[in-house]
Amino acid sequence: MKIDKSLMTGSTTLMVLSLLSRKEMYGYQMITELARRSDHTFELKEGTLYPILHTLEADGLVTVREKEAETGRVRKYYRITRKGLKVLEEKKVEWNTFTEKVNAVVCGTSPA
Amino acid sequence: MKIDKSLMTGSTTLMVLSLLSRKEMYGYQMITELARRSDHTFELKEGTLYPILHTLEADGLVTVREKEAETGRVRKYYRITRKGLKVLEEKKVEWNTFTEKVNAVVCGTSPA
DNA sequence: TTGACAAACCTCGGTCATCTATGTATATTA
DNA sequence: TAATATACATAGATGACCGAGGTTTGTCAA
Repeated sequence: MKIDKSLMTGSTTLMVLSLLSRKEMYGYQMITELARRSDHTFELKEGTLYPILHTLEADGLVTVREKEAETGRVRKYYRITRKGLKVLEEKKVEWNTFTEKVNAVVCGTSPA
Repeated sequence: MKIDKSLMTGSTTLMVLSLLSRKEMYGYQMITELARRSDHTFELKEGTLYPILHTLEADGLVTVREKEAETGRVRKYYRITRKGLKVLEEKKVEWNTFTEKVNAVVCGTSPA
């Protein structure tokens, strides 16, 4: 199913950091991996991801290193930092709170 | 806790329609009701809500009628239409899919 | 009675996240 | 050798939400 893009807003960084918390990855790989893990619900555009990665790096949440692939191509591998892990944990809590509260409103668990 | 506003994007209309699916309400009331039901996680601004209500009306998802309150003030009560209920159901499905897929990525339920 | 405040509505301009479109370069495959 | 996939990048457009301002009406205390 197609998801309204506006829902994505704000959760992209959470997902990117989540991916990186498992292993270092390069940009293009994150896009395909994100699509795979979400059953192609999220098909992040390059124009979205690369600026995000640059921002994360500038904020010290990830580091980059260039590494030559078996193919001979040079890729930029991103690795999450300690600070990045901390931010990730915060964002996870924020995400859980957010969804919980939306569900409270939508499902009407609170009295009328 | 404070939630990053960007997360809100896209879920606001879902929540507004959800509120209206229970009973007709006026704008100001929706703001206080939304805050109450979400434990003040969502404090929707008037500058956000009123334009949304106008759009919903233009799209035929809600209807408006003016009604005098006990206080003597005239309020604009919004009522969800059949079309609005249909859209609401669609948005609920979309919301559930969205959160499910984000969790799949974040919690890593899918193989590495 | 007047001044402050809450209720109730509204709009304009800005911000920020994401997308579209485009560009570059290299490796693979037809 | 031409097309396609890989891999990175940026500039401008879009769109949701907010901030800041404004208006009117009712209530309540000084």
